[in-house]
Amino acid sequence: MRILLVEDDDRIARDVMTALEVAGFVVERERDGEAAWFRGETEDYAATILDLGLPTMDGLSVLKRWRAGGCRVPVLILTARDTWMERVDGIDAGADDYLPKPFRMEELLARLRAVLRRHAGQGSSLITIGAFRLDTRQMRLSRDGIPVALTPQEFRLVSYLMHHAGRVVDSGELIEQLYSRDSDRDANAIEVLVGRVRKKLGQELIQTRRGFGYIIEQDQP
Amino acid sequence: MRILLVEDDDRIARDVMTALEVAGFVVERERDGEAAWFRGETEDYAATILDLGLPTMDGLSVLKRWRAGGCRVPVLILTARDTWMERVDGIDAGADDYLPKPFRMEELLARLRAVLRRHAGQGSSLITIGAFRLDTRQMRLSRDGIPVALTPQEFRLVSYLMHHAGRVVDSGELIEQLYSRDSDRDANAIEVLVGRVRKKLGQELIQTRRGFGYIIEQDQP
DNA sequence: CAGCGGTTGTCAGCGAATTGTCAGCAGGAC
DNA sequence: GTCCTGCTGACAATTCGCTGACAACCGCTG
Repeated sequence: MRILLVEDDDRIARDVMTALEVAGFVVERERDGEAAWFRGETEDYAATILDLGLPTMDGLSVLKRWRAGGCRVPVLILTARDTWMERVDGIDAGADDYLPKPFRMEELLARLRAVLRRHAGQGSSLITIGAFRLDTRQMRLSRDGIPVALTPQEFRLVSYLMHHAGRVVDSGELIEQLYSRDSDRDANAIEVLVGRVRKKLGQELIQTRRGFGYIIEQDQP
Repeated sequence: MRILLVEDDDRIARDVMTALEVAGFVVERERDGEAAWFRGETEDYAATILDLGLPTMDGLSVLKRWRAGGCRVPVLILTARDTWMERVDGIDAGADDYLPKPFRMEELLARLRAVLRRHAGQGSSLITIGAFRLDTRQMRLSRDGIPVALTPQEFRLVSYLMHHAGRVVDSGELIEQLYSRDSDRDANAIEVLVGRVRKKLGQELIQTRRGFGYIIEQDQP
């Protein structure tokens, strides 16, 4: 789960990042509004934690701009100014939750999880491609109705490729999705992962586009 | 089962909380409408018991706002003013049931259970999975018709997993549901609990999805 | 109040599963 | 042929979940 944290205060940012990482999230951080907007627009995060008071562009403007541009990422707003008006503004602008500073780290985590859960509850949990069916509710992949045992990382790989079936995904993108941005995983880690998955699911499902990346084709033989 | 109680009268609140806790629910309480709205919006409760006369925001407004925001949590309304109009207003605003004060605690419990049942889509207070049958009214789990002795916490765990059968539930969610928000339980507490339940019910019922969480599958072998 | 049985969270340690790294290899591309 | 990309088996470090022991706590009983 990759989370975007937008917070200009270094100290708060550090604390939050630590807590999130301990909780198993992959966190990336931006300091100012403009950069945050760009990141959110161009990258794919499971959720965003957004401070309102930011340099270069106000948090609410960032949020409104994302929504205007069709970006549906769940947003958890942080703010020092805890007023009723702001709360309403935030929700109106399309925030999913709102947390006044100061806050306890556990509360942030709880709310973040709640936001993620609610958001996950909306998407369809079944994707079928060929003989394979991915059920993200059950966290299970089955082939001809028979469950296949995948490790968490393998499951994430297949899940991502199936969610983007019909499109070539390069290893850089996979590394971004499966690992934190600043972790220096080798592209070989992906190759190994793909190899392991193929050993379990057969050579056909994940195809290599030499020089470009991997693809799961929409319509299987 | 986590319940949100919104009630400004300390005495009533205390009585209700005691009764609910004895009945095996985890209860969290808010005193005023604004806080209640926010809690309901951001957290995940099995049901809400909502008093109408509240400080800062009227109960009906809280409810309407929840519904407007897409929050579907079952709501049981409490009110001192038992008028036909109010009843209609409550149901119109999206309440699931309506209980005039003063009420007997057993009636509150019965209605709460009814609301939970209806929301779960079950016609009765029984959930059957494989050889196991959960009776939330009797707070009893039986296997092949023979009651199994579970401790309160074990029962809550099984109950939650059975109510969400077919979905992987991670330990964070379980901790949220089994303990009140302000306790900081380790994930290991859940592992231990699962271990104890398995010792009583066998290894098959609760399955581990390594790296993701636990699941009770809808259709047992 | 002391003692008791039952409940429940914490802790430490174990064993297995997971996963990244590395080195060597295979086979296209040119 | 040579180079480059991707595949694979082996290996080791790490993580993860499970378990037994323990202690705190609670309600009950004498």
